[in-house]
Amino acid sequence: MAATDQILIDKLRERGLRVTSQRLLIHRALAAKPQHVTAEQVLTRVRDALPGTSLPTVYATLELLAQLGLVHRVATGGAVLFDSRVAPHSHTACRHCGRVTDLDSRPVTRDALRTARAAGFRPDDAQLVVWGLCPDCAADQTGTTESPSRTRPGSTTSP
Amino acid sequence: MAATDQILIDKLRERGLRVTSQRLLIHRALAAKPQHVTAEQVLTRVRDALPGTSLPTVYATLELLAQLGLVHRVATGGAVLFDSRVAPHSHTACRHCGRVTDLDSRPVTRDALRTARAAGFRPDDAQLVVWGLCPDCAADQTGTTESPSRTRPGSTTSP
DNA sequence: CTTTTTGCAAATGATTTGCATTAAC
DNA sequence: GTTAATGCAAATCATTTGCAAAAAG
Repeated sequence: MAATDQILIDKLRERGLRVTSQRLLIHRALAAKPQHVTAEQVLTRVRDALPGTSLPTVYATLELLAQLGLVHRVATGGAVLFDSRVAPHSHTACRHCGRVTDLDSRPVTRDALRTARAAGFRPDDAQLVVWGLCPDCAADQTGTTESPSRTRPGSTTSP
Repeated sequence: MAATDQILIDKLRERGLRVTSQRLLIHRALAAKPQHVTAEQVLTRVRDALPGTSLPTVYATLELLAQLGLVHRVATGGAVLFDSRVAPHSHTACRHCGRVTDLDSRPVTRDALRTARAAGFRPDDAQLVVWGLCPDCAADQTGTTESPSRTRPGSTTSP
């Protein structure tokens, strides 16, 4: 894991910030694989390795990682999701099960950034969220009249 | 105001729902002009005309209007913003002052919807949020080292 | 009159804050 | 040794829920 650790360590030292085990573990929990996780989910993962870690620390660290440009926030309406994929990209969000998935449409966000810049805006990120029914829930919905068994965010990723 | 009222009235009657003054006023507060407002801001406006209106009613009604397709939710991380412009479109959000502004980039969301559909997703809305500094705050930032006097959402609109 | 909608109070969920203790440097 | 980071408890903010009273059809 030293590979991704080093990036964080360098950025922390650059700014005179301290390298702590919480910061390393929280960063690892996200950097491991592309995913969309809530602060609560990050806490669960980190606690395996470092019991006693607290939610305020997770929030503070995610905020720090965001400032360092190592994670992005994805606002979908409920809890904020944190994404280790930092290049501007898009997501789908299912109204039924809540699942958030990556969607590749790079030129899309690229155009939006250009348009914003033309309007005098100084953009640093662009997030496109497409709302609707994911393939699974769209299939279920055929004929059935079930009540929306709304699930919390989860985290799947597909390019 | 009968013009926009009628649209709501028809939709309510179609579904056997009741036409109440709260529903009319909340709808008017949004339909008047394109804007991005929080539930709290809607309440403030509605209370001028109908004191005693409550926040739970505002939330319930905004949810209803969203289901009727008369408003859209815009998730920017903090309080959800409600937008009477229902055609898929984009927004800029300022990291400094929090201001949310319309941004026209129709082909952008159109492409995203197509891409999502191709992936088996059944989309009903697409929201693109471009984050960064608005023209005003970008100008202020030149040289000055002020603390981010973070303001709550506001509501400006520019095509 | 019947049923939906409202308002109120209280609950919930996400995130932040204050402060004493602990760990980096 | 200093100072920044952490953990805990409590506060805050946005939103939802339960239930009795008011209003629409």
